[in-house]
Amino acid sequence: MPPVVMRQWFPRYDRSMSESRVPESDEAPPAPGQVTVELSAAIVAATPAGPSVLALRGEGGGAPGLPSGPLEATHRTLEAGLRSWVAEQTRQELGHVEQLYTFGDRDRTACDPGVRALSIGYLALVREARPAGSADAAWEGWYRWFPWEDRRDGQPAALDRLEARLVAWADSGATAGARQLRRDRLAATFGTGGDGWIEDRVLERYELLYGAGLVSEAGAPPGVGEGSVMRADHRRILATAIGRLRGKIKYRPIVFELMPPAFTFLQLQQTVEGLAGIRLHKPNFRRLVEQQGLVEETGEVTTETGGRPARLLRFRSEVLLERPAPGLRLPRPRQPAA
Amino acid sequence: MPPVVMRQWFPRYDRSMSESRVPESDEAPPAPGQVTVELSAAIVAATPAGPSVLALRGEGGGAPGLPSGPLEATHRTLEAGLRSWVAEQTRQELGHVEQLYTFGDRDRTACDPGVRALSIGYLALVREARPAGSADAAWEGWYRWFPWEDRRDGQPAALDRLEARLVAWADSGATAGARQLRRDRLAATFGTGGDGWIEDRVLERYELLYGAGLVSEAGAPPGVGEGSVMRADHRRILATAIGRLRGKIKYRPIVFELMPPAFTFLQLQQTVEGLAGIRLHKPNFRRLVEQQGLVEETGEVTTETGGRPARLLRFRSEVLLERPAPGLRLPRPRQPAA
DNA sequence: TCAAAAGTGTTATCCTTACACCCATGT
DNA sequence: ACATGGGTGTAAGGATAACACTTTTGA
Repeated sequence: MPPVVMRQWFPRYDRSMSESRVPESDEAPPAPGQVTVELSAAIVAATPAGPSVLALRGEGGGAPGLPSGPLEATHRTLEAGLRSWVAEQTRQELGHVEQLYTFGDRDRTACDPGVRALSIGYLALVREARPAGSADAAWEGWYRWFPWEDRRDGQPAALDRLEARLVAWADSGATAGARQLRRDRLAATFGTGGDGWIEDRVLERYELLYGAGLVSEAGAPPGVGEGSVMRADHRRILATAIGRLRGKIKYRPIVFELMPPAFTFLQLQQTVEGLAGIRLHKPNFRRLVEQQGLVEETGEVTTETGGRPARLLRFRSEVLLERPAPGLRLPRPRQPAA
Repeated sequence: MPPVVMRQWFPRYDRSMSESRVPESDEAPPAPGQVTVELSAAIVAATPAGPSVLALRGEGGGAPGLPSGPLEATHRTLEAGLRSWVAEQTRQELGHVEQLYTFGDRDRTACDPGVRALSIGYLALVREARPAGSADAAWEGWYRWFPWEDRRDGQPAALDRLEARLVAWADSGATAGARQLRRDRLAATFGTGGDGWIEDRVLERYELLYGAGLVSEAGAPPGVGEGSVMRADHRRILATAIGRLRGKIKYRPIVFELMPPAFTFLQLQQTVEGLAGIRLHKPNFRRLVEQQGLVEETGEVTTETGGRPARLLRFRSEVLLERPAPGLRLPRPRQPAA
C-alpha cells in the first residue's frame, strides 16, 4: 500500500499582496458611429460544492458582472487584451482560455445609442480558486444565476416553478402554428417532464426563458425572474460558457484544466457532475475514465475523503496523441421511474 | 413500386435578373485608435463533385475573397449585417447561418496601422448553388484552398509533398524540447502516416502549416505554398468553417441544410464524404441513417443515378424532438493495410 | 450478358449499462 | 458494529463494422 498521504483537495492561498490598479479613463468617449469592444471572461473554477465563477460586485449597487474591459490599441491580440483586464481586476492566473462568441445586437447591449457595442465573451478555466484579488471580486457558485440548470438532486425547485409558466407561454402563441412551434422549441430545449433534458443546451434554454419574459436582465426590478441578474449581457456570456463546457467535456479532456495536479476518482466525478448538473453512475464512470487512458495513478493515497483511503490520480497528457476524441462519456444512472 | 421519377439532383436556375449594386463608400476613413469590423461569410453548397464555396474575384488581380463587408450603424444585428452584404454581392439566399469566430490580431489582419481590424467569420449553408450573381462571384470547390484536406481518394498528392517539409519543420526546433513539442503537435493534427487523421482539425492543421511557412497568405508570391491564397484572413475563416461543419455533422442533422428537398442515400453519402473528405462504408452508412430516424421515403424513385433506380428520401425534422444528438456517425471503411 | 448502383442478411466484436458484491478506514 | 466511501466482477443488451449476397435497371 502506498504510504504517502495528501491532505487537501484544493489548497488555499494566503491573501497577502492583494493589489488592484484602478484603470485610468483618459480616453475620449466614443463618438456616434464608432464601435466599442468589450472583452469579458467567465472564469471558472471547480470546488467540492460545484463550479464557481469569479464575479465583480456591481458599481453603485448595480448588478454584478464578469471581469471585463474595453479592447485597447496596446493589446496585441484579443486574448492578450482579455488577460490584461483579468490580471488588473483579479489575482487569478488563467489557464485554458477560449473565445466563445461575439454579441453585437444594436438594441440589446448598447447603453449609448449611436455607438455600436460589441461584446466578445471568453471562457477561462483555472485550477484553484484563489481568494479574490479585491474586495469587489468574489467566487460564486454558477447555479446562483442558473438555478434551473442544476439537476444533481433531481429536478430543482426553480424549474418546477418555471414549468407551468413555460407551458403558459407556449399556449399563448398567436396562431395554432406558433403554439406548435413554441411547444416544439420547449421540448427540444427543456425536454418534457424531466425526460430528454440535454445538459449542453444552456444558452438555448436561457434565450427561451428570456424571450418568454421569465428571466430579467439588468435594470428590471429584482425578484421578477428566476436566478440572479448580471450586468449588460454577462449572464448570456455565462450561459454560453456553461453550455460550451458541458459540451466539450465529452470530447476533449478539458475537465483536467480544472483539477489540481493530483485528485481522486470521486473528486473527478463530482467535478464533472457539478459541471454537467447531473449525477453519474460511479463504478461505470470510473471504468470509462480508466479505459480511455485519461489518468494514471500517482502512487499516493489520501484519507481526506472519509471511508477507505483513495488512490490519487493525475492526468495522462499522452492521451492527446493516442485517441481521437479523449473525452468523458457521461454514464447517467437509469432514471428511477416517476 | 413507386412510379414517379425525378430527374435532377441539383436543378439549376436560369441566369435572368442578375443584379448587383456597387456599395457606395461615402464614409470617412476610420481614424487611428478606431475599430473596424468586417463581416465575412463562407457560403457553402453541396454539388455532386464535392462542397463548393462562393468566392469573389479579387480586385485588381489580387487574391479572391469571401463575400464580406463592414458592419454599419444601420445593421440591427451582426447576422443582419452579414446577410445584407451577401445579398448585395451575390444572388444567394442563405439558409442556415452561424457565427464562427472573431479574429482580431493587431498585426495579422490590419492593413492600416493604428486601426484595429476585427473580422467576424460566419458559416452559411445553401440548398442549391445558383449561378453566381455577378461576374465577380463564382462557386469553387473548397479543396482548391485546402488540397491536403481531401482524402476521398487516399492520401492526396499535396499532403505527400507537405509531409517531408513538416517533418523538417519539426526537426528544426531550437531545443530538444521544442522539437518534441512540434512532433507532438504534428501527430495530433495530421496523425502519423495517414493513421490518426481527424477530419475536424482543419483549422489546427492550417495554423500549423501557416506557422511552419508552408502556406502563403495574401501578398506572398504565388506558388510558394500549397493551395490557393485568399484575401486578408478569409482562408483562415474558410478553414474554421470546414472544421466546424465537419465536427457538427456528427451531432446535428446539419447536412440536410445542404440537400435538396428529396435525395437518395448515395447522394447524401457523397455529400457527407465531400464535407468530411473521407470515404464511408455504404451499407453501414445507409443503416445508420435509417436507424437514427433521420430520413423517410418520399415514395418516389429516381433513375438519374445509373443502375437500379433509387428511392427518394426527405429529412424527418421530427427527429430533432426525438433524439438528443441526431447526427451522422461516419462509418469509415477499414483501412487497407499499407 | 454485363456493369453499375441499390439494397438486404448475418455475424463477430466491442462498448455500455446495470447489478451485485467485497474492501479498508474512522467512529 | 456500522457507516462511508473505495473498488471489482460479470452478464445482458445494444451499437458497429465487416463480409457476403441478392435485386433492378441501362447499355
